[in-house]
Amino acid sequence: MVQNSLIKGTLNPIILRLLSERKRLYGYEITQLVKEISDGKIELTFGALYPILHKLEVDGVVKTESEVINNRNRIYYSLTETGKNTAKERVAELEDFVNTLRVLLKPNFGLEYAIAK
Amino acid sequence: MVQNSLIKGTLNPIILRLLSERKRLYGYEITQLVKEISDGKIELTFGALYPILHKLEVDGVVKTESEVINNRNRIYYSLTETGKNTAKERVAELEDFVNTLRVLLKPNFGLEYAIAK
DNA sequence: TTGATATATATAAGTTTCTTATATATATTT
DNA sequence: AAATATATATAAGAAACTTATATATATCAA
Repeated sequence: MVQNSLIKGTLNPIILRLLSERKRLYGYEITQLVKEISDGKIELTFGALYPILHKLEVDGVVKTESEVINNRNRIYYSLTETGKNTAKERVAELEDFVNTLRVLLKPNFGLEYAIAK
Repeated sequence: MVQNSLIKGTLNPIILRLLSERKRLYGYEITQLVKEISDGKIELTFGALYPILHKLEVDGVVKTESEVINNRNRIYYSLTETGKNTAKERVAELEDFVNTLRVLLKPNFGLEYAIAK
């Protein structure tokens, strides 16, 4: 499992990334998808997930459809039109962040020129 | 600037990464180094930095040397022997996390085989 | 038929981790 | 004289999670 503290701040853009690649997803499905894609390394808890989804809905980023499947209620989330742009922005920020981290992790930070050790 | 919320949880391992590459660093120097390496994208504030450094010292991960330079006090931080192992572990976790994020950002999450869209 | 596991959503209390504001002090540049 | 750079530090507050708890149905194993 990924050190929990590292996840902070990345769950929101991760969820938007998932919704960008799929037409619609329901909450439980999102937790399973994150687990599967991350090879079990990222465990997205419900306590984190649902508040994020609810806020995204309030902010008009996602919209919901409720369906009863196997006698259980299932709430599908999908990006709104404006939400698609929001998702693009947040995902781009995450990509930028990942690239910055990669530089920080390079031997000597990729600064091959003269910087005193 | 990187979306602030993304930084959460990564500052600690980033500082340990810097200290792994340098013999010793002082606080102000760390903020400048992070700014330089990240091309201005990560702004490490003092309010975040010093509490982290103090905790690392209390935990025996870093040790300090105080020197007066240009009439100003300067506190150098360096990894202790056990701190070097701690740093290796935290940096490895961060590398692992970055790799996981990269998979999540891949088109279709790198899952080219059959997963219903 | 009982218990465990999987499916499914939800909220509240608590913790961690950072931001913002504030304080102090010297050196250098304009 | 004022602004900027250097240098460390703490406190209040906000953001973003974790952990605990609640509710309910379906399936599988003993």
